[in-house]
Formats: sequence, C-alpha cells, structure tokens
Amino acid sequence: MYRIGDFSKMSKTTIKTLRYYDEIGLLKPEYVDNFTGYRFYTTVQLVKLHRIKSLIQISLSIDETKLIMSGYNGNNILEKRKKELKVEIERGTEQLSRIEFILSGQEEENFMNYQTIIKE
Amino acid sequence: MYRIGDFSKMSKTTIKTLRYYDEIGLLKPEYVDNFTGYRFYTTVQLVKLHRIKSLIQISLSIDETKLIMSGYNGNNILEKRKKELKVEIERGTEQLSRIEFILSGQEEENFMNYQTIIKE
DNA sequence: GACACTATAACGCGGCGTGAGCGTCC
DNA sequence: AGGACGCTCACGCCGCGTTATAGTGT
Repeated sequence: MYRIGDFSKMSKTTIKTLRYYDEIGLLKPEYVDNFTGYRFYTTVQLVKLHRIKSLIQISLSIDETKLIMSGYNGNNILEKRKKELKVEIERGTEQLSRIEFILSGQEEENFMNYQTIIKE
Repeated sequence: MYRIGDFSKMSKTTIKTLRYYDEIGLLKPEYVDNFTGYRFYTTVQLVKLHRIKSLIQISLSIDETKLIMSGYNGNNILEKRKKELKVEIERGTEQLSRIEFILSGQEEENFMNYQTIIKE
C-alpha cells in the first residue's frame, strides 16, 4: 500500500490529478482511511493508471476514458476520435498554410499595414 | 448606426460574442447609450470585426488578437503560432497512427480484452 | 517540536453558451 | 399592450493547477 505521494512518483502523475481521478471516479484508491482521509494505492491501480494514461494520451475525454475503463467496447469511441483527429489535422494544416501565406507578404491587406489601412 | 441584433446578423457573429468582445476591450461599439446601455455599431466596427475573425480563425488567442489589432507587429506572433501549429499537427498525426494501430488489433493488450486481462 | 506529508474547499483558466430576470422599442 | 429586442449578472464547460488553511506521521 502506497500513500499518494509515493504513488504519484511511481506513476509520474501529479497528486492533484490523482485526487481528481478519485473525485470523478476514474481511478479510486484501493483503500481510504476513514479517520484521516488518506488514500492508499496498490500495484493494481498502477496498472490501471498506466492504461488510463495511454487513453488520455490519444486525447480521449475523461468520460470516454471512463467508459472504456469500465469495460465498454472502445472501437466506436476510437473510430469517433479518429474522425475528429483527421478534421483537426486538416484544420491545422489549413491554418498553417494560411499563416505562411500571410508571412510571405502576399496578402493584400497584410497585418503590419492594417492600422494604416483602417485610418485611410 | 446598427443595434447589436442587426450587427450580429450582418457580421455573422453571435450577440454574446459581441458583448464579450466589448467587455474585454477587443471590439468596442461606436457608441453606447448612457441611459439604456444599448450598444451601437457602424461599418467601421464591421471591418475591424472581419479582421478579428480572420485572426481568430487561425486560432490566435484573444490577447494575441488584441495585440495585433492595436497595431503591434504580428510577425512574431504568427511565427510563434506557426511553431505551435506544427507541434499540434505532429501530435495529431502520432495520435492518429496510434489509434489506427490499436484498431488494427495489433496491440498485445488490446482495448476490448482489457477487463479480461485485469481479472487474470 | 519541527518538518514533510496529507486533507478539503474554493478559485482560475479560455472563449464564449446558456439561462434568469429584468428594462426598452415600436 | 404585447412581442421582439436589449441589458446585466452568474453559472457551466474541461482537466486539472494553484493557493489557502488545517490536520497527520515520524
């Protein structure tokens, strides 16, 4: 049984995050002392947390992560996230080329001269 | 002089957003009635808002947008945003291939069998 | 008794959306 | 006088980070 500080170091997760995961029911400690409120964790939670972090890492939401962790079939969620990611990447790429276009100075009303334009 | 509702339609911006931009000082109405508090806009604000929206569209923050709108040279900001975008796109691409890998079922501890694995 | 560790509670973030509960215009 | 329009609070979102304040372990 590890106290939250040690468990935090072992799992490279902040104490705040651990308390938050407890609060929202994503990862409950093995045992909580009734009197002091101290949380105690075991290697079981360490394995679970590892899985949680890999889900969070692909930017799944807390709710989606909870669903998958509770045994829900993750395929639909992953497919959904895949579509979102494609959209995000596309949007990012568009924004990037837009910025590069502006920086190349090809824009008629470019950013540096904006105030001048407005005053005219 | 347009009231906020008309200006909202003309600019395709929600009233809430217009009020928010006023509050934070990004886009102040031309005139505000002292008694009623009604906001009044003109075509000057319409042009400014158009510029603001193009900045917001490349995901600049409100503060960055304010800076540029107040005449600050936008090049540094755009360069910064460009770097951020590259990182975001790279991260997205990594996440995407990670998800595709998982969905292809090549992962040892795959998501559907997770509960089974834990129980063992 | 000192000092590290833990606890809860409450607020902050960004960019608005979503009501609630009013006054104003025509 | 009724309905469309406007106003100002104030809370919600998401995933925690950040104080503030107080109890616990050694």
